[in-house]
Amino acid sequence: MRLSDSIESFIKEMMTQEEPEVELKRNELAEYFNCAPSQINYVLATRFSPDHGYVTESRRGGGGYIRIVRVVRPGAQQILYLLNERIGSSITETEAVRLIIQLREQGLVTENEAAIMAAAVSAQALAVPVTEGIKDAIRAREMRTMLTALSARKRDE
Amino acid sequence: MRLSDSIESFIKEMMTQEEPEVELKRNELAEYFNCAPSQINYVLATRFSPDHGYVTESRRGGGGYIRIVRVVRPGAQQILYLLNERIGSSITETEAVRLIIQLREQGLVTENEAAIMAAAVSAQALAVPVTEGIKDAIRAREMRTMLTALSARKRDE
DNA sequence: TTGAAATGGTCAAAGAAAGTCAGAGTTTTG
DNA sequence: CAAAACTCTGACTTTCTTTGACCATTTCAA
Repeated sequence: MRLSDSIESFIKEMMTQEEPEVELKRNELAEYFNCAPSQINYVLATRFSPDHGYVTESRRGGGGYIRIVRVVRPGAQQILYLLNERIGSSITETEAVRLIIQLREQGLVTENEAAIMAAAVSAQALAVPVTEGIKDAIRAREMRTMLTALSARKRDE
Repeated sequence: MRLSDSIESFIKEMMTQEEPEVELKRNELAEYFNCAPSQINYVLATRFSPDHGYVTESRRGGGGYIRIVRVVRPGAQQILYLLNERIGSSITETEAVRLIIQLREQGLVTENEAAIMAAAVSAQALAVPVTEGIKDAIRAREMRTMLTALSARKRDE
């Protein structure tokens, strides 16, 4: 298993349902996992970014720390956030998938719904002779259209 | 016997009834069969594509892997049938919507799933500067990919 | 007050896989 | 048999991970 994955799991296990927040020491954690301290930053950047639904805060110097907080927004608000902040007029498959995973983790869509959306923006689905630029534009429009359709349905539930 | 056929058999034998999923390392497999790593991609493309009822997923970099999942769900047969019979290499929005409604009526997808699929193939989602012919080709691929992905998972919720 | 110690942050480069694609062989087919 | 279709390979590309050298901030003791 990847080091990054281990560190990710470790941190997530520290966060329970009632305590969506964890504080740790970068050097201690690096020591524990026998890796370079900057590895911790890598994990934070790739697995605990706002895109993943987390915010981090830290302090240097004596008694320094890193605090990670899981952000939970109400469903409609989260979808709006994604719509406005994360999806522009163009989005790559990787970015789109990340958003879909986040929607799933926050319980806003089911496994099946997430699978369908991921399929819709996949390279497989868009394997037609157009430029990458156009494909990314289509991805953005699809995400937008799908999320809008979804939030419309959620309203009258 | 052809190399590709051997690799195909090998992978299929790794998938048992209960475990319709296999994870492998491209380089290791290539090493085992004494061939170029890209040969594995060829086998995946020609024998484990969504059209064949499989979906694949992979990751690059350290600890990378390739995962292959076989479509097993009951009802999958029916979906695959529709996939090959009703969806060619091109489909109009009207036809796609008709198909989605039918899927819904047969209880093969939920309301939400149907809404997402319809959104994905809508004119709005595809409002980019490409010809209608290309759009219909994209619609066909999307329907195909979405339905394959869907039939690859268990019924939940 | 001020410099040393204690932390955490950044970034570039190396390493580890997997992906792509054109072209050379092979096999199948009309 | 010639053309089309299918296999395979190798060079090159892209993505993801890990490390290390150097930087920035905060605390604390002299």
